[in-house]
Amino acid sequence: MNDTGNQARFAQGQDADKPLTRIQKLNRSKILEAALEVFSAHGFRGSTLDQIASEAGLSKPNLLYYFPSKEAIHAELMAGLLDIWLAPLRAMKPDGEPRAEIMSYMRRKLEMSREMPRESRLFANEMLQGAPRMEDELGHDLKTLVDANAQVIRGWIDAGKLAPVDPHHLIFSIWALTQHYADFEVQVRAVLGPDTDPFEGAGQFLDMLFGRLLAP
Amino acid sequence: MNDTGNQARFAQGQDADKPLTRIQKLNRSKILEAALEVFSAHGFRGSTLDQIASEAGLSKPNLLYYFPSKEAIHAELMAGLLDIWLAPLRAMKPDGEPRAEIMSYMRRKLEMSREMPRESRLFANEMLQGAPRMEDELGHDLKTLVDANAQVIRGWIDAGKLAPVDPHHLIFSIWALTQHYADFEVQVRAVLGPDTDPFEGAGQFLDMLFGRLLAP
DNA sequence: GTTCACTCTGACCGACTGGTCAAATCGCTA
DNA sequence: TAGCGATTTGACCAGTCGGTCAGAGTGAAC
Repeated sequence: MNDTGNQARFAQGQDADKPLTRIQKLNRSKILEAALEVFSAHGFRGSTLDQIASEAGLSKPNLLYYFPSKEAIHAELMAGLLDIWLAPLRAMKPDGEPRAEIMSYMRRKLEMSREMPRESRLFANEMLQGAPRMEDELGHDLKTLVDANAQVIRGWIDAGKLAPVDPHHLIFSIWALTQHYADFEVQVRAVLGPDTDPFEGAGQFLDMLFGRLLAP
Repeated sequence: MNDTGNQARFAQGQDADKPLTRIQKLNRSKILEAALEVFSAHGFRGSTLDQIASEAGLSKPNLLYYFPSKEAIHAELMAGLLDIWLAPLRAMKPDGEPRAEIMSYMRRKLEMSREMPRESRLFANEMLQGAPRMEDELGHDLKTLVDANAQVIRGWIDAGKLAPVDPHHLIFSIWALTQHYADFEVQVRAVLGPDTDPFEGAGQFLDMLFGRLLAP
């Protein structure tokens, strides 16, 4: 709001525009990596700048040299997250083979739960709290994208290439089933025991589940 | 540890044993209700005693007259939660009709997501953080109960009354699909729009999904 | 209506948290 | 290698948080 004032000087080198220095790139990415680790494990309010700073190997004032506030770090993390998260959905091709498209969407999503459990939990944390920091993107970007894909799926069903299932709930079911293995990992591991790889069994089970569900 | 000392006097009337007074019963339940509301929405660290006190219509010191600490309130809430949460699983009858038993377990679980979304989110919050406050119950009570039911399901499959699916992942899928509608309610509503009841469509969709999955 | 345990509260405390700042240090370039 | 902006830090601050405490208020049994 004001910048005539006193503290408006959290320089990031990018006062004017873009040219990030080597050190800036390095430290910003260190901070975001550390923030992902901490935020995903403890939620926004449950995380402290000291934790993030320590995880990143920097001092707290140094964090605040690169980001103006705790909120800003979290926001930057969130900004990219929804895109990453929805990328597999964007990759679904309307002119592909319907069952294959949906199956491979599901598999990509499961793979993301395996490879990026922290991102999954960060996202889940935000949803659980009612998504106070991404309402806009949710109501617009997300809905638009999902509706578009739901239309495509509906087309497939009308053409008789897919069992008649509600497209929205089909998409929800893919989200729920794949993200569960990242978000509730402790629970899954507690049940399966420490020597079982949850994702192995999950892959086979979900193949069978969606195979049977989608048969026309 | 010590009780000779100074502060060992957070009387609750139940110093000796049981007899809770009328006021105690009332206020303890007010506090637990308020704590459920607040903890489920903001997580443990994200919630403050002031929020809970205000929600309960009591003063903060008065909260601490009934419970020795914030932790204790949360613990009391958690204590009952796992039992409530697993009750439907306990209700599954080994000598019932296999598909009907599983379908009605699923429906009961979905009903719980509809009727007790706060409990669901409280549970989800705890899982996301790695369940630091209920590791014991998870590793023992939960595993035992789930394994028992998995055995029953395996028996049904061996008897040819059920499609051959991994029992553990079948149970996980029921958890994931039903709890998703409570835990990610904002997301679901953002996609479906404000005028649609998510649980209506969910009920139909899940009936079809598990119907197709379990056909022998 | 006195009594005594139960209930409640305002004032307070030490620890922690997000954030600031002046000054020190670093590292690139001319 | 001198200079100057980029980077880093110790000390500090105001607000919040969980929790304590001495004492005031309350209600039911006698």
